[in-house]
Amino acid sequence: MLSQSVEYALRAVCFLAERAPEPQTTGQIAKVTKVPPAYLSKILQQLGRSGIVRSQRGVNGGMALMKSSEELTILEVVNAVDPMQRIRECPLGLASHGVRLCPLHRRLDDAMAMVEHAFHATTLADILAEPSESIPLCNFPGPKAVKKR
Amino acid sequence: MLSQSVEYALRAVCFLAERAPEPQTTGQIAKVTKVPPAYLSKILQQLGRSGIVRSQRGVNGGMALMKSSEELTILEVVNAVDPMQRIRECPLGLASHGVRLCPLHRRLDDAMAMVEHAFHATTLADILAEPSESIPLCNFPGPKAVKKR
DNA sequence: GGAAAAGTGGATATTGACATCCACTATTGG
DNA sequence: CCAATAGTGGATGTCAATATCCACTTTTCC
Repeated sequence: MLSQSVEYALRAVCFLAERAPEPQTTGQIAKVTKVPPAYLSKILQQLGRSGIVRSQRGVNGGMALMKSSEELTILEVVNAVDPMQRIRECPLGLASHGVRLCPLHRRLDDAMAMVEHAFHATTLADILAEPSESIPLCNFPGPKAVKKR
Repeated sequence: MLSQSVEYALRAVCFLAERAPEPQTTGQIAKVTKVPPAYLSKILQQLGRSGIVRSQRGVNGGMALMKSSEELTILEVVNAVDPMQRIRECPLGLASHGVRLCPLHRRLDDAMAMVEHAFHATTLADILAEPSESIPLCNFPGPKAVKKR
C-alpha cells in the first residue's frame, strides 16, 4: 500500500535520526537499511529538495536531518517521496460540484485521511522512543555501539 | 494509495449491486463506470475467480454479483484484485523472531490495519444506502431510470 | 441449425516505478 | 595544490501494472 520508495525513505530517516546530528554517508545508510545504494541516493536527493535532509559533500560529509526528530513527522517524509493522493473530486469527473464525493469515494478518501492523520501524528522521536522491544528486530545498532571516528 | 484496478473493481461492483440481480454486460458496466472495456473485462475475470461475480455468456448474459450487497464488503473486492499487503515480518529480514516488528514497521502496519478494518466494516449495501446526497455526483442513474428490456 | 450476443484466454503494447551506472562537481585534510 | 571522499545529474535498463486487440467458445433466440 506504500511504495517501496517510501519504505526506503523512512528507513533512511530513522537511521539519520538515530545518529543525529552526525551526517551519515549514503553508503553507510544503504548498508544498514539494506537499500540499493544508487537508488537510495536518488531518494535522499528528493528528501533534500523537500528540506528534510541536507547534504554535505567531501570528506566527512554525508546526509543529516534538517529538523530535530521531534519535529519531523512520518507524513512529511511520505509526502516528500510519494505524496499521499487524497480524493478531492470525483474520479469519474462527474459534475465535480465542489467538495462532495459519492459514498464510495467518500469512504475511500476517509480511509486515506485516517492514514494521513496517523502519519501526521507520529514523529521520528516517537519511533526512536520505543527501544522497549526486548528483541532488537529491525533496530540498527544503537549509538553506543558506534565506533567513534 | 489504492491501485487503479481496485478503483475500477469497486466502481463495477457498485454498479452491479445497484442493478442486482440483473446481469450487466461488460460493455454496459464499462460505459457507466468509465473504465476501459477491455481492461474491465480482465478485472471482472479476477472478481469471477474470487467468487464475487458470476458470468453468463450469450444473449442477455453479463456479469452479476454472487452475494447480496449486504454480504459483500469493500475488503473482499480489494483483496480479489490487489490484496492488502500487511507487514507480517521485518522487511529487512532481521531476526524475524515471530511477530514483533520494529516501532517503524509496527506503525506502518497499524495504519494498514486501520484501513483493512474500515474496508471490512463497509458493505456495498452501506454504500448504496446513502442516496442522501442532494447532488448525484458519481452516482449512476438509479434503477428507476433504467429502461426495461 | 445459424446468427448474434457475450465472456475467455493469450499475445502484445505502453507506462511509470524501481534500479544501476557513470562522468562531473564540491569539499576536506594534509 | 592535490588526492581522496562524497553528493549530483543524466542516461539507461528492467519489470510489473495498465491497457488493447483478437481469435475462440458458450449461450440464446429465431
